[in-house]
Amino acid sequence: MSEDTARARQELALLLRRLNVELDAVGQRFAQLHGLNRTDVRALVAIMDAARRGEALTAGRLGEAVELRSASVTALVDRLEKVGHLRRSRDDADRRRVVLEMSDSAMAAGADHFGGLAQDMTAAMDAYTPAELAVVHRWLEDMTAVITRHARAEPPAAP
Amino acid sequence: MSEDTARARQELALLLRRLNVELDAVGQRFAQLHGLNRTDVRALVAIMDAARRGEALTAGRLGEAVELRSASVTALVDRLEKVGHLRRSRDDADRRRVVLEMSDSAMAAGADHFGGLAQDMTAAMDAYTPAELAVVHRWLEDMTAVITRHARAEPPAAP
DNA sequence: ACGTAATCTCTCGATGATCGAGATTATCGA
DNA sequence: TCGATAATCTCGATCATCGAGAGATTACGT
Repeated sequence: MSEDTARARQELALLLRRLNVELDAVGQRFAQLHGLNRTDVRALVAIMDAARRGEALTAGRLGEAVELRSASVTALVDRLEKVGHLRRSRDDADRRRVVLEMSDSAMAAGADHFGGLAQDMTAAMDAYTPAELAVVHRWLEDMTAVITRHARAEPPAAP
Repeated sequence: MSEDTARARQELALLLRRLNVELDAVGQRFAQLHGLNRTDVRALVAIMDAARRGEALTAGRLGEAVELRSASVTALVDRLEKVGHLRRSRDDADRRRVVLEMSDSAMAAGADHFGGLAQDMTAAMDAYTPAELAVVHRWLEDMTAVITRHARAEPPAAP
């Protein structure tokens, strides 16, 4: 691989990390605007993602998603419920479980903030052909796979 | 814009967020392995980035980078210095300042963890032509610009 | 030069997020 | 029914973060 090729690839990795930092900053800004902390936002995002997939998150699964112990999840849900972003309700099928549902107001606030971002991103993609976007799609999936492998376990890289 | 086009673009945005989550998980894993918390890792990354650009970070600038008040920065630097990841030293040019330097051991640990990731990502890019990578590069820069705008201030989107 | 304002970091006390251990409530299988 | 299992919550302790202000150093105006 030529020097230039290597440099170009490394630059892509750096760009991705920079993008990651800025995306975090967007979440941070949402938190400030609504008087939440970082964890609260991560939790709301996790619940919204689950809702998008059609599942309602339980307290336990939320704890897994944001890597918090059950005691902390209780406190977290207390906070979010107190400010009206969340509702607790017992699962009828398994009454040990507590399912979490976002309030309409929180959903609207999230849609406003992150939806606006998604809209701007979508608009910025006007400058790309479908073929180009397909390349980006493939690249993102490949990179996500690599990153996920590193996130789950120390890579079995050294044989 | 056709339905399919809109969906494809939205899917890219979702992919990007998923990637973001996984990238955070990599940092989380690094933190666990080294007995650090999320903020500590963000701080080390900020210092490493600054070092890459050839600047030495001061305590104040680090606070800006990770969005912490001065009192918290002092505590943060105390923690990292205590475990040997960091050195404080007064700036000779402006003796009010405290410049921060990563220890060799911390630098090595970071290079091992994140460098391994970068290497795997670079390797995964074998499957792309230079032209394709150029498209990805342009897309990442465009998206970063949009995201940065949202991170800095509520977008002046609605005219 | 000199005094004053500005800048940078640190100390202190208070608040709140998180955790570990254990209690509580609900479900399931023998 | 009863014990085992699972999900959630309570309690007390710990630690990260903050606001206010102090101490030290530099920059500026006269």
